[in-house]
Amino acid sequence: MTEQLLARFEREWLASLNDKQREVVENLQGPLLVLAGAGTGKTRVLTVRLAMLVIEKCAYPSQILAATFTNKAAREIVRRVESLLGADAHRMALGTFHSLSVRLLRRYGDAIGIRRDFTIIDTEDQVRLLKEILQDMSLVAERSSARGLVWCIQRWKDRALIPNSVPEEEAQMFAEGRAREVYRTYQKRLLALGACDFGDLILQCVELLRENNHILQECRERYRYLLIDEYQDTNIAQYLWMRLLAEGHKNLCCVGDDDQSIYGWRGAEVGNILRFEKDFPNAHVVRLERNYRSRPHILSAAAGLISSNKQRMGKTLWTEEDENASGGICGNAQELVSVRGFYDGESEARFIAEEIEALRRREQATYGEVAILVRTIAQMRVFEEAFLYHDIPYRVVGGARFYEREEIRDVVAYLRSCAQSADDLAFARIANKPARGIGSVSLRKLSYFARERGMPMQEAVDSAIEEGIVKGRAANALAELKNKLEGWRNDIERLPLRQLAEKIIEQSGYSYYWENKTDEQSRKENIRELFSALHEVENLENFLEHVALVADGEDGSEEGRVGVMTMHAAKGLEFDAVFLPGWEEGLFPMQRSLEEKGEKALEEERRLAYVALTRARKYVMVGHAQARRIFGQVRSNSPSRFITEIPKEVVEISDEREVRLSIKYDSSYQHKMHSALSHQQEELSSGHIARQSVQQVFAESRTKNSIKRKIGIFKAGDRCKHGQLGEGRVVAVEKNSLTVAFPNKGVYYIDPDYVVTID
DNA sequence: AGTCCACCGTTTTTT
DNA sequence: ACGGTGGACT
Repeated sequence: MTEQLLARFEREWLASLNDKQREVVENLQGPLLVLAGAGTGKTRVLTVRLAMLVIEKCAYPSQILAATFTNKAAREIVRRVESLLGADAHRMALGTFHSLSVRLLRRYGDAIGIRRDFTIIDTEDQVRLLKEILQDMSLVAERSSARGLVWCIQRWKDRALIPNSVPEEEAQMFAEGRAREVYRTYQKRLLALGACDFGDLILQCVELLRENNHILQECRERYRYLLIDEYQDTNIAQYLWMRLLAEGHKNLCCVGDDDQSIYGWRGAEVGNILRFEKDFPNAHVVRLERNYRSRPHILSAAAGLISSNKQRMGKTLWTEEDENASGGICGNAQELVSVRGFYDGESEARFIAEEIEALRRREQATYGEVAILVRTIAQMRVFEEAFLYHDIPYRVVGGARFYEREEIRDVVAYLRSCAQSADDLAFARIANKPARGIGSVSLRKLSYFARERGMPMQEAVDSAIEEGIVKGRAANALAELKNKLEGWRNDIERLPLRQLAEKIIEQSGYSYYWENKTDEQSRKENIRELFSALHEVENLENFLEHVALVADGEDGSEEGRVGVMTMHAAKGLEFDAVFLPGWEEGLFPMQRSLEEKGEKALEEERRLAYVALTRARKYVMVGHAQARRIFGQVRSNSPSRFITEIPKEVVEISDEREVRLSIKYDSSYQHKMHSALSHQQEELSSGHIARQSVQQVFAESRTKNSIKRKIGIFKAGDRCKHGQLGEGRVVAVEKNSLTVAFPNKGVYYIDPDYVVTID
């Protein structure tokens, strides 16, 4: 650490922090809880703190541990620490809870019977495994009950409950009262398979640290300063994980915002924030309340809304007048949140598309600074269609994942079968893919036999054949496959990863499998993409870990496009202009969550609304549609109660419909709106339909149908346009989909709804 | 072993 | 409305 750097540190980084922020950076010893409201510069403070620990020589970088929830957040922090400290950033233990846990388990896991080369299974594998178990126990083994149990076991693991500690009444509620038994069997099978699910990564770490004092001591010695990001999202298991490591030195800094807790449904415990001060009694608490992101009207809207929540620690965001107002979009002149009503989801999407263009024209807004935040993924489709029609470039954040595609999972399963012979799940997946005469019956026989012997299927092949469990063609095919797998396994050390993978795909006949199917260009393309990713990884183990833990493939290449994403996916992001469609009772707040958990869920939905509003710097529009197609049926909804919870002083109401334009925004807005809507509903049903709405409905069904019908007029060689991918050429036409080649972007398998012909 | 049809569910989603 | 899926059927 040079004098120069130190001086620069003082001058630039510290000077740029406000008093509260500096308090975070200067209280390096002991427990510290930072309540950081939206847009209060959390990440910056947090990275400066990490740098400070090194500069003040509290610890070597390698003695600092920082846990985040997403890879994206981890990457961002590494990037920013790197800009402060350089290469030292990479010596810190900085990653997601899960990746840090994998590290610990690989190193110490054998103390609790977890093999060093354990594989990480995803939900699909979990479901398969549970179906098998349910079947063995003669319970209803359909997909939905298996999925229900996956969910249930995950929630138990979130609460750090091992089979024996699941409360009896909960165990009674599932699997005909035998849920505990199912869970226990499931864990046994995972152990035998040498596998962990996501919940295990945390839970097993907790068990490991609880039961092995020397390991615990070693870890505490090793990680002297801990930092936890998005603390409000931690579940109980993660809390215990963190507390185990922090007890002793107590150098623990947690950063979170109770108002942004939106993951309760997957086990997050806001209560962990209150628990912190109880478990670490002398904890220093800092509140960051000065907002550097949003204009005052947006802050007021968000603050007013969230004040309806009863369960809060209470923070008030504030901003200096005009502080967050410089440059770019000025929104409407009055600086108000615009609330608009529409006939239906389609006209809402159309309006937003036009409004985006207007913002561009009027305010020189760029596409990349605009986002559409929706409650459910289903709402995104209508925007894709509207943007396609209006030629607006967009990107869907968090859509179908690369590693979840069939062909990718297959190739990965081949690699898993090689890397770890005990991985029956992977073996079962590839055993008859391509078809080599190993039918489901033979495979099941082998599976039972292997389990009786307590050995992995691969290893059981020989004796199963000797004992005549499997015979004939299936036996030969199994023996051959097993030999091939052994051969490839010997190559793991010898060949570069990519060559190994190519060899496997070639010799197994898998590449021929897709070759053989016509019009599966994109499959092969995806496999090629996977192979190129293999270049960047050191070894097979790391690669498999990457596949399991890092779901997203995309990075920065998608800039300059309107973002379309769920409100959940938007957390941590910010945009100049944010459109929030679909604020209707039933959809947002969502009916189902209210039914399940009542008031608690309503408050979580409200926090989601708060998160959504606070993503915006300068402009927010909230939309609600009178009618919306949900599950194929047109449903009529009233405006969301959240709309009425936004202080009326910062709202500008307008309605795109010819309905009661005289409605003024006041406390009875919702009531009036509702009666206006039901009045129109009557008109609709009695045949006196407003002219405009009829035209709209027909116009829309026409465009929809014409797009639908287009599958018939596409033919190979046609030029076409896609909303995200731009112009391309049709390679092949199938029943319901097109294969389209986009120059420099690859070959994609595409739903014709998202493509229009050009010329 | 592959194809067809009826049925089901369809919030949010990271790891 | 729609796609995925599981079971029955060919």
